Amino acid sequence: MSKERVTVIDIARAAGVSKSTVSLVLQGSHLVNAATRDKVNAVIRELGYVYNRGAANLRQSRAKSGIIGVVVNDLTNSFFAELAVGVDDVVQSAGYVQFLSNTGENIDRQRQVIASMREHGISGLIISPARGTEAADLKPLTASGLPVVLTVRNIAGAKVSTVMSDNRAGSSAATEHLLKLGHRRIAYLGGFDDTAVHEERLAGYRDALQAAEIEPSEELVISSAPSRAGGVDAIGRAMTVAAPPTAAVCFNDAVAFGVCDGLRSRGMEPGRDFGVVGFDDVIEAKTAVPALTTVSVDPQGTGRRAAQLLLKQINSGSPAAEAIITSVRLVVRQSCGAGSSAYPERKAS
Amino acid sequence: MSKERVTVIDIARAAGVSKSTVSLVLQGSHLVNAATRDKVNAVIRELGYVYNRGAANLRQSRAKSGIIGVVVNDLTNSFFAELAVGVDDVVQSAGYVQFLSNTGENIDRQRQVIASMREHGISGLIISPARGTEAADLKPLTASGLPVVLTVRNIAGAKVSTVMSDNRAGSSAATEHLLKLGHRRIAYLGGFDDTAVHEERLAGYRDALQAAEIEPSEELVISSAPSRAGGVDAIGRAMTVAAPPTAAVCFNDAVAFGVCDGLRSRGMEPGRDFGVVGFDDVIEAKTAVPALTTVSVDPQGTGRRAAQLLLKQINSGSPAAEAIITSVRLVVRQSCGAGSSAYPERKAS
DNA sequence: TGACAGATTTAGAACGTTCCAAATAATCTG
DNA sequence: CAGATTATTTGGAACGTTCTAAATCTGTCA
Repeated sequence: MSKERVTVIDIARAAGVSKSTVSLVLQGSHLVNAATRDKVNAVIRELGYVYNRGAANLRQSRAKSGIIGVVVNDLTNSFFAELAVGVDDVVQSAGYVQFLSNTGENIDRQRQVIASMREHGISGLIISPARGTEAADLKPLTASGLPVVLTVRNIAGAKVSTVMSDNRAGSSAATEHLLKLGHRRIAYLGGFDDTAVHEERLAGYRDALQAAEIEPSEELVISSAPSRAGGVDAIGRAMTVAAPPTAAVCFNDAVAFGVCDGLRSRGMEPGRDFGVVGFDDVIEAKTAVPALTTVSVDPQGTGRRAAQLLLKQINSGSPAAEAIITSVRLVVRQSCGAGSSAYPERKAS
Repeated sequence: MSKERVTVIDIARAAGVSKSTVSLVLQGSHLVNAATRDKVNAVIRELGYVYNRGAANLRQSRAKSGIIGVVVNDLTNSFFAELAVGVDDVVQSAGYVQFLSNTGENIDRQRQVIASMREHGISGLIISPARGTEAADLKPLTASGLPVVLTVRNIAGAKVSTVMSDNRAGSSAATEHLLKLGHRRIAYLGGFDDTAVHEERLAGYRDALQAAEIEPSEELVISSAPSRAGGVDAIGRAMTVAAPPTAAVCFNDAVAFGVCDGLRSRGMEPGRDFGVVGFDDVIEAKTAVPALTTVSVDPQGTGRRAAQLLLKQINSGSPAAEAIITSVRLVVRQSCGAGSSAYPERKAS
């Protein structure tokens, strides 16, 4: 069933020209006569020729494989799926193809995946690193001249371009909003201690409290896994302190959903009895009940930004690392208690 | 910054051996003396050599690029993200790397993406085709001997291996369940008319009605986009007929969520005033309020199955197309009204 | 010690493309 | 129509690997 591979030489022979001419046609060169071009193209179609990019790359000094590698740490999180879609969008229209891999937070797998991508000669890499990735892991990549864009999670000391959202400002805005609603004991829940994102969001939270001249209480800052389960856990611990909080800024939406679950299981209704704010604005945030007040970061937009930056870097061969911070905005819905009028009345038609 | 590429010859020179020996080392051949192997490996690490798979593939007749192409029609739908994770899982542990692309239901983009993948010499392809894909589109692929596995959506007349879920049985079970709860006017909502999946699920719905000796009413079968918005639209139309339904079997979970939205906006609570059943069991189904009764198809499992089948095909060079139908099961939660006792009482602690 | 077997190593020809330099064909120019 | 351009076409040498066949080395045995 599997035929012999048909090569540029086969089609040259069939079309009665030289392989050089065929190559020229393949590259859409204007040097070749229209008539021969058409004939060659006809033969190409007829024989079902498929271009061997590997062979071509071999010859071209500035290897343009046309592949962009994308590495994400958790594809099951819709945030990253959306990010990938954003990247794919830009990358495809620029004529590249995307090579997406999921590390599932496994750093060994990440190493493996990146090695594999390099072997295949990717022209650039966009990465949302797995937990525990260090600057040293990226060093060999950039050293070899591979354009790299770091996104979502920053890595201390990495000398690469980054596209990050403004975590500090977002978290600060979320906290301010809760303050404005009258809350005074506001918790910060969820997130792993050792990640840069967590640090930044926590800093934003503290900024807002400080600005309101409220002494931040350490017992109201509770870290946990950045997942729904982590949220349940965090709110559980938060409610046991001497003076429990009346609202919480959460590390991300998953945690916020978990916090809502936890509140309900103790007989409290989020948005009515307790203010909850998330971060990310995943798709479900809008449609959950109560709809989640959250900081919107537009994952697709972030992906597109990252892709654009990478392409720019590829095309210019620019060695200068650029840092883009994408702005975020607070989307007020029901879980914080602000838009409450829209929610409880829904029962009767 | 970008250094000269270091090749097998460079490392041969540095290690004082021939390129052939280096090649042997690279392939982990036992023919090479342990001492030289170690020396070569040391030099490899030292010079930061990266293997050029393109060049290698050029030489190897049975081109083992080690890339598996995965094409999905909508990555923003978490079903497909999960599917990709399942594929990646199997594929990575088999030493392959995944090349994931999203077509966004755009058939031109799909053509483009597949062409690109072929140029890069993928060893196999797993595809959930975009709407409108025809058997003729897959013909050239299989004709060239490329192993292909079709999943999620079938294509009439395509002579390739498939991994599909048992749509008919699932839909039938969902319908039966609603009948058992006492519903007699059950609608079938959502899905595009011209897709095989829609046909199958609709057939299952009719099977169940027939078995219960209920004459299916055509006005209760309403197709729409297979999205949340489509669901809102479909339920809107369904409620305007002379004798409106009291429950609905939905094309997929997204539609089901839309139906819930639509019901609420007309003052009806899904699970209490109207039975809703979805299909797919996406992650949000479990945690939505009310939790969605749905047909579970295990997207990751499907992905793993598809990947296994593809690998089997690659390794055996087997020309025989195989059709796997994965079984599904109804997961009863609250939206159908069956498990209702758990839901409304939640208010008080 | 010379020949033989096994263990290692190696030169050089592929693989399918691009690119350079040079050849050939076609068209002008006066 | 010769010479000069310009438009097309073309050999053949790369590119970085693998593979085959053959070369070299190392002991061993008679």
